[in-house]
Amino acid sequence: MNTLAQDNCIRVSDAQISLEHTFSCGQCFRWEPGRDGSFTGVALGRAVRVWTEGEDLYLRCTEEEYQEVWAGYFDLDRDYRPIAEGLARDEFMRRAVEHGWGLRILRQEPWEALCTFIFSQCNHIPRIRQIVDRLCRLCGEELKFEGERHYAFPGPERVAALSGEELGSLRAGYRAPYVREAAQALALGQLDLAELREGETDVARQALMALNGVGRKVADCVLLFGLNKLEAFPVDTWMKKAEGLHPDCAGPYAGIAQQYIFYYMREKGIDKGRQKSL
DNA sequence: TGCCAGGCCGAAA
DNA sequence: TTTCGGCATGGC
Repeated sequence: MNTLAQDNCIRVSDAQISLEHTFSCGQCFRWEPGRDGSFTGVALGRAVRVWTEGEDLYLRCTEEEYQEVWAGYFDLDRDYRPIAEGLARDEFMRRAVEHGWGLRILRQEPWEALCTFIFSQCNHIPRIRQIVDRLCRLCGEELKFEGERHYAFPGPERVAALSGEELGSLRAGYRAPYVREAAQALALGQLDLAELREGETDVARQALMALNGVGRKVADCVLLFGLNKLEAFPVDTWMKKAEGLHPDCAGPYAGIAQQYIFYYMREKGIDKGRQKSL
């Protein structure tokens, strides 16, 4: 894999990524597909457009932005081939990995991961996207990108300062107070997500679960998608019984395995009670 | 029109 | 320790 700056964009050769699978597998909520096959999204306070041609990934950004933001966000320094090959050693995982080929775990901003996965509880992905979009439009910083208007994900201080009426306008239901409490904990320095990222996974999990409205599932989603803990395994309620069936539900890449499983089973519309027969 | 969703919480058994 | 109802909302 190497990079080349050309024509106002960055080309990453042999990037081993499927943008479709990466963005639609349920790990993130802020990427929009364009008619030309590209995707436009906002992360880490920046907007960008990305697309693939063959094995190459293209990003509409400067080389400086690529190095500072996007190489890390897309986890492009990590070689996914041996990981995927290792996971695919049993038949079920082989099918899941084949289905989700090119899926990469994004290194999202920790607070955004926490906030969006609190919204995710008992919710549909399209509706999660709408709630997150309303939040960003309500209080996120406006970003100009190629003549388009985008909005950054608002920091915890801004969310903590929202009025009850503003929170209600998100139409997030009973999850809104959970998000506000989490935002307040961060804004007041009672919880430091950057610190958790550097520490032990179990310690971070316990700290996250101490928040009201954050259980094991949401905590592990934050660990996996926001704190780069690839061994975290966000077990779905219906997936609990399958936990013992797949050896990849443990180990250093359990989170990646889990995301392949989640994406595979959701896309295939596989019934929740039938996972044992897969 | 109902069903149900990347759940969590607190009470009851 | 496990089970269960309630919680808001709206896409399908």
